[in-house]
Amino acid sequence: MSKSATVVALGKGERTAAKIREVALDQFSRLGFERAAMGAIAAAAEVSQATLHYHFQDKDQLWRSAMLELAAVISEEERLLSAARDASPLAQLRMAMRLFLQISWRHPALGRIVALEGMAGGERLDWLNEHLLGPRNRRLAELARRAMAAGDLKPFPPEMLVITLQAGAAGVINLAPLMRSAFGIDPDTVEGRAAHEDLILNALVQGLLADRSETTEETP
Amino acid sequence: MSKSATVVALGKGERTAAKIREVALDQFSRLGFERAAMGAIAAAAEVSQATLHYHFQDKDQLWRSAMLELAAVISEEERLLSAARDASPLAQLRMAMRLFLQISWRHPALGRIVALEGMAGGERLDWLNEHLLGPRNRRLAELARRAMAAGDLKPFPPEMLVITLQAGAAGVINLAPLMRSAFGIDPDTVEGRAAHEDLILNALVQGLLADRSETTEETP
DNA sequence: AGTTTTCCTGATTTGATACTCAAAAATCAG
DNA sequence: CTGATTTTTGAGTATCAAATCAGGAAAACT
Repeated sequence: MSKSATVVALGKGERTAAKIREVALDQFSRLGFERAAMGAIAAAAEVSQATLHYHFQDKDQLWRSAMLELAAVISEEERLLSAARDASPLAQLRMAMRLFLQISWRHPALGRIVALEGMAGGERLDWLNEHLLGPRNRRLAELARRAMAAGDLKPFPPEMLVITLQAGAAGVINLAPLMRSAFGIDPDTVEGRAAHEDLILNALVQGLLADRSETTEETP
Repeated sequence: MSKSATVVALGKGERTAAKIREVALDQFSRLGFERAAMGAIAAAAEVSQATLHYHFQDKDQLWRSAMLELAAVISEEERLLSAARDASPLAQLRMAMRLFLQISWRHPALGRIVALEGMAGGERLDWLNEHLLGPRNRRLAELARRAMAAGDLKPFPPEMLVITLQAGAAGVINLAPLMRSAFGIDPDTVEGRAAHEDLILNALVQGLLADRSETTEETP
C-alpha cells in the first residue's frame, strides 16, 4: 500500500499505464485503429514496445482500455443533464448540445473515434455502443421525441435528428485538418471555438434563416 | 485505334482497370486507405494482385486514380449549379445542399473518404483538396458569404457554415453502421432517404424550431 | 497466317507490425 | 540493506501486406 496524505500516489506501473492510455487515445483517434502503430505509441509514451504488452495484453485491449477513459467524460455529461431533469425536453436538448460542444473541444478524440468506428462498423463499434455510446444516444433520441410531442420540434425521425446534430456539431472539430488544407483556417482558437458554438446553437437549433421581418440594423 | 460505330469500345486493359478502380473506391471508402488491402481488392475485382501493379504503379496511385472517378461526380454538380448562376445565393446554396444529398446517397464513398482523410490530414488530403474538393468548398463558402451579405443568412464564418452543413448532411449517410448498431435502424431505405432529405433541408436550412405562432393542429 | 504488343499471373522479395520471452533493472517491504 | 516483486527491455519470431519480375497467355495488327 502506498498513499500520500493528500493525493493517491500511483505505483510506477499504473503511472506508465496511464501515460500509455493517454498517448494511445490520441493516436487511435487521429489515425484510426490500424494506422496507429504499437511502435509509435510506445515511442510517444517513451517506453519500449514490450512494455505496452506487459500492461495490456494486446492492441485490442489497449484500445478498449483507452476508450474507457472517455466513459468518465460522458458520465460527467450524464450527471449534469440528469440534474436538470425537470427542464423542458427542448431545453435539455439544447443543454446537451452545449455540453457536447464543450466536451468535444476538450476531448476531440471522442468525436473522431465515433466517426471512424461509426463509419466502419464491426466489433469495436458494437463495443462502443454497448459501453459508452448507446445509452447516451437513446437518451437523446428520447428527448427529441418528447420535444416533438410537446410541439417544440418539427416531427422528424428522432434518431436521424440526433445523429445529424452530433455530426454537424462535430464536423468543424473533426475536420480541422480539412479546414486548414482547404481554407487555411485553424478553427481551434479561442475565437474559432466561440464562433463555432454560436453557429451550432443558433444555426442548427434555431435555424439558419435570418428573420426577415426585422431587417436593416441590429447587432445581436 | 479501335472504336465501334456507336460506343467507344474499351480495350481489355482499360476495362479491367475500370473494374479495379470501382472495387478499390468501394473498399477505400469503407475501410480507409490502410485497412483496404491490395489482395482483397484484387480478389474482389477477380484478378491477381500483380495485375493491380501492372495498371497502377502502387497503392497510392490506385487510390488517386479511384478518386478521380469521383471528380466526374462533382463536376456534374458544378454544371448544374452554374446553370442556375442567376438565382439568389441562398437559393443556390439550397440547391447545392439538395444536390449534395442526392450525390451522397448515390456515391456514399465520397463522403466517407472526405471524412476519413479530412480527419487524418496529410498528403492525401492535400491532394484531394487540390484536385477535387478545394474549389467546390471555396465556391460554396463564397455563396454563403454572398447570402449573408444579402441578409438572407445570419453572419457566421462562412467556411464553418459550409463544413457544418456538409458534415451534418453526410452524418446519417456515413454513420449508417452506427445507426444500425445503436438504434437498429437502417437509414438507407426509400423512406429513410426521403426523411433524411426532408430533415436536412428543413432542419438545417430552415431551422429546427417549429413556428409556435401557428400551433395546435396542422400536418405539413 | 505470323508477329508484335498488350495484358496477366505465380513465385518471390522486401518491409513493416503485432506479439513473445528470457533476462536485466527498478521498486518496494521488512 | 536484502530479498522478493514488479516493471521494463532488447532481441527475436511469426505473420501479413506491398511491391517486383520473368515468363506466358491473350489481343491487336499486318
